[in-house]
Amino acid sequence: MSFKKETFQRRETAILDAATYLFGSKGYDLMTMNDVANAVGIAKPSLYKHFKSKEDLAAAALSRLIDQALAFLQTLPEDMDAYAKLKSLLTWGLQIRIDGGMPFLPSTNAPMREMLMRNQYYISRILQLNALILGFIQTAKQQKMLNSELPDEVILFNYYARSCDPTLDYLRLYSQLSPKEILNHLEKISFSGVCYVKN
Amino acid sequence: MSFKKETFQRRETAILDAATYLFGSKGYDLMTMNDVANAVGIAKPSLYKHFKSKEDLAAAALSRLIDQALAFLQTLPEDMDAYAKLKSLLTWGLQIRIDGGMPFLPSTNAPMREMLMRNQYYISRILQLNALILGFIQTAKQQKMLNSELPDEVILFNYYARSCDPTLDYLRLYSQLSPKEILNHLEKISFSGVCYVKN
DNA sequence: GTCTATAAGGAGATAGAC
DNA sequence: GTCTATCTCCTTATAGAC
Repeated sequence: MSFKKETFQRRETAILDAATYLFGSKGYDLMTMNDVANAVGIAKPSLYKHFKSKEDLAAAALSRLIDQALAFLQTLPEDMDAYAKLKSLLTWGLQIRIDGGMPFLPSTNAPMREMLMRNQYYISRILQLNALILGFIQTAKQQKMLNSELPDEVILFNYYARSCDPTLDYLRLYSQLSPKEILNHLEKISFSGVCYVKN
Repeated sequence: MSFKKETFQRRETAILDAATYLFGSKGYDLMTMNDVANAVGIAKPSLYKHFKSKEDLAAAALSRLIDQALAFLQTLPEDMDAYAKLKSLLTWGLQIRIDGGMPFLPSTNAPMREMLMRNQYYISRILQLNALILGFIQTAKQQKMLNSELPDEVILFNYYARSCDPTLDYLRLYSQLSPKEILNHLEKISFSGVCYVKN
């Protein structure tokens, strides 16, 4: 009984892992349910015992990622300042992508976005994350670590966009830089830009 | 004779316009040849008299965009400094997207990228643009307008990524900011980041 | 060159045996 | 719950009349 349940859970995790990887590499449209089934090593109809549709599966994979981000924030020390927390979370997200994972918001195109906005669980998670990040942004502004002339929303959406920046993919493909170097450069320009800085 | 030829050309332009718009809004995978044909008001088989495949059509639309970027650079005054040229081109690209156009490199996913890399004309155009931008970057570094500690490639790919930054879409959808304000904020953070700047 | 009609293949989703 | 086999729909691409 309990063993069967656990097997079911482990399979669901495997499905989400596969979907996350395929989602990250091929994108939602090109990721087929056959791909997922083959990657896990099960038949396609079995997928539908876990997720009632492809949309559901994608939303579940993204929701899990956000849950992991929220869990990561929990592990940061209480006394860490807001700006450092923002930097840490970005590093965490970029590291996941370097390791072949999925970007935070692959929803560049409208249909994908609409699909996600129909999923209540996903919305509740993303709103929770938004609230936390907005809090950090406001605190960091007060501490003169972020530019107060920029609206909160601009910094928020820019922050999400940095975590799924295609610059990372291009550098990995077409430059000789090591993953570590890429990570360092991206962190740096995400906050400070590319302009010359006086010493 | 010449009239017929002109009609053909005008139709081809209309096809590229429609493809560009659909490509920008729905993305390559979800844009169907039916969509394009309906948008232009012609039958689907007629499309194939102009472009032998969907891949060809997409590559042609992107190539045209790059040609327009190259043409834009030609219009800039000779004595404009490199940094200002970089800023101008970015503004140009962002303005196109604000007007509902297509991002520069929608090729976040691997299959799309591979498709483009098989198209010789596209490659020749993008290489030409790359060379120009890299030249500007090197000059701007020498003039202490860009951070010399960053490799050229990092600045180059980051530059392309900024022109297709999803932050623009999110701000347009979920903020109250006007297009003009969005444009200004994006230009600013693209070069200078979000950090606090001393006066 | 443009259309109507259709081919060929692959997608998401499901019926029913085990 | 899992599989094999299948349904239905929609895609890209083309054949052939005009």
